[in-house]
Amino acid sequence: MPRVAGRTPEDTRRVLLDAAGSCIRARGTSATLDHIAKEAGVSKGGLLHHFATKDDLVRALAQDLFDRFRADVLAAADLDDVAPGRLTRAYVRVSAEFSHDPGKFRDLVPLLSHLATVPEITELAREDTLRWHDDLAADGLPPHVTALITAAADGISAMPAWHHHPDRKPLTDLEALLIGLTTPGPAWDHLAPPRG
Amino acid sequence: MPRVAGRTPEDTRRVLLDAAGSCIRARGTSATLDHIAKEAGVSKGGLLHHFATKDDLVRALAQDLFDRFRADVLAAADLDDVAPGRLTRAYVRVSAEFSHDPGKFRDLVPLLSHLATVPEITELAREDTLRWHDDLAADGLPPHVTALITAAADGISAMPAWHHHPDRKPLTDLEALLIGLTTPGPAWDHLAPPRG
DNA sequence: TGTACATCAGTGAACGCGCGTTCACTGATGTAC
DNA sequence: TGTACATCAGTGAACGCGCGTTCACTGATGTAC
Repeated sequence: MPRVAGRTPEDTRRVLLDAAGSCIRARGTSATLDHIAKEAGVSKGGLLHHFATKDDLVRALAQDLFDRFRADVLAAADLDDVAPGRLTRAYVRVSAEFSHDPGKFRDLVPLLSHLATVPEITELAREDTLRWHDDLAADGLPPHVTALITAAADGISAMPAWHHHPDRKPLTDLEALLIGLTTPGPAWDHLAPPRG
Repeated sequence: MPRVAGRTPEDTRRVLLDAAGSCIRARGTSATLDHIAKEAGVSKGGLLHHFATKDDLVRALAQDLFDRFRADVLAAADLDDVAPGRLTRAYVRVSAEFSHDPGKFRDLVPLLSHLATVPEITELAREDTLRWHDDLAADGLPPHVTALITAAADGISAMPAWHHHPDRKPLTDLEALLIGLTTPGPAWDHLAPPRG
């Protein structure tokens, strides 16, 4: 049955990417094209029509995750918020969301970078991180403050223990602390390195 | 040739684990038992004599990584240092080492947790993180300070961009800032959440 | 508005090889006497 | 100290199946006339 009614090729592609994400999240490395195709409700041949190779699929998924994270952060940036640290605050909020929503997709990246036989994805991740580095550096906060906040945000979204943890208070407290750190105050001076 | 001269079975096991680590680091998911055995200079059958199954090997490697990280931190804890925050300082230092030494082994954990078909490794990681949580909470620092520092340390060791980055100054600055944060001072008060 | 046609999204069977696992066997090491 | 034996670290060939990839084919969709 070619081209299922009411679904454009682009829709199918989207469905396939989503299926790939949830499949890899659930089964890890052992996720196969069969699994992904089945979850998407498409034949394996159909999958391979959109992504010529498994590496292709994984690479596209990685790019999609980066794009969606960036879009999430931009969407989380409050429009009324024009003070310095606007982007940093959004970055913190979205990072914290990830630990609320276990395995949303940030934790997929290291996996993906190895799932692909080609080293291309690691390169993709590197470029994305460097871009964040530049964007956040231009957010108007002192460098040492930006470094501290973003490192902590990355730690939050990377730490697996936050997931499934019954008590979310420490996490939301930390989030509030980081958000608070983005507004000028005496803390900034006290955080400066000894001779800096 | 059974039992190569001058090498005990334990030695062989150690060699196999090291080979598995470097192999998985280099080839990611596509690391096979053949590769690992060859790198260790042992036949595939020999490998499987020590680790009955690939999952067995991966699980043992994960446990080994956790153990060595913990040992590294304990070794980094200065003996003369008896002030509160002693363990936290060591944790920060070892975490920073990881980003100096690209792919030492911390970045292997998320990969491993998926390499194994069994979910057992994720559980292993969870337990290890919870144990760190307890240990660090008992280190004598205010909870919000501990949370901030350890999140940032985790972020440092997780962030792939630190690797291969030519300029290490921001990293060592952040490390110094975190170390400085472990000693009591006005920063602690300024970091406290608004109504906390 | 109908008809003819090219396109291309999607199917499903078949292939083939890579990789984990099994197994019969070897011979050095450690121990009992 | 030497001898006999059990143990077990390690070998290497063979198996078999899971999985990525290929390929010949189908039939809706969009377009030209």
